[in-house]
Amino acid sequence: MDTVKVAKALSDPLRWQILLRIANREQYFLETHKPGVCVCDLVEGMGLLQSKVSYHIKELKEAGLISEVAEGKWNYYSVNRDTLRSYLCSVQQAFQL
Amino acid sequence: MDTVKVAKALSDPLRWQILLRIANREQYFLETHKPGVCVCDLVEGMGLLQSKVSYHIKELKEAGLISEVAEGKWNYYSVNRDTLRSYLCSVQQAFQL
DNA sequence: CATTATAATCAACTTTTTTTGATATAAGAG
DNA sequence: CTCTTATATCAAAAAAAGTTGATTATAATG
Repeated sequence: MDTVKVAKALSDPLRWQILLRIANREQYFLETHKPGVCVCDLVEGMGLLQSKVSYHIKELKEAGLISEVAEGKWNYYSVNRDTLRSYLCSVQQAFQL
Repeated sequence: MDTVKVAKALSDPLRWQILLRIANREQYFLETHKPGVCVCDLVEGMGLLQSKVSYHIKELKEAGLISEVAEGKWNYYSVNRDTLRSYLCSVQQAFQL
């Protein structure tokens, strides 16, 4: 977990919204036996260009904030809460909070 | 406290280093009865251009991560730990951590 | 008052990030 | 096999962020 990299991933308003949406819909999708949220759900639900969503998903993935499960045509994403927790600890420790 | 703004302020490697240095030297300077860390200390101690330090200081200030006390020729900066704490809480709550 | 030191600001430039539309790939449906 | 759907990737353009050196403002010093 690279603290600055995670901060950068969280630092774009749209990416923050996408991550929030994955976190929130995740629960719903898990209940419906899907292993996460797919790109098409974000495209439809947020009214975004598909390439834009894919770009931000990639950034989130590279920061370790989401993980991917491929299933058929779909790629499903879910939030990596461990990375978020490590990030928070890292900030907390760096500044003795 | 704007969560995304704080994340952006933390997302530059140099700015992270500057903030860390303010946090660390702060204690030392408070002991010597100075109200924080000045730009010239960062310029000397980190070998950076003055305008560069001022630019990043401004970014940190605008995100609410540091506060400024002017005294004579000097501007002293110290870390705003409350902002950092609010930020951590905000992330924690947004993702139910 | 002239000089020096601190630090903000500015404009030009460079680099990085984000957006966009197009194309490519691969899976499933018919 | 062909068509559709999901999504990754690419290249070009646009926008944003960071760097640099110069200038400016203000305070202290001689």
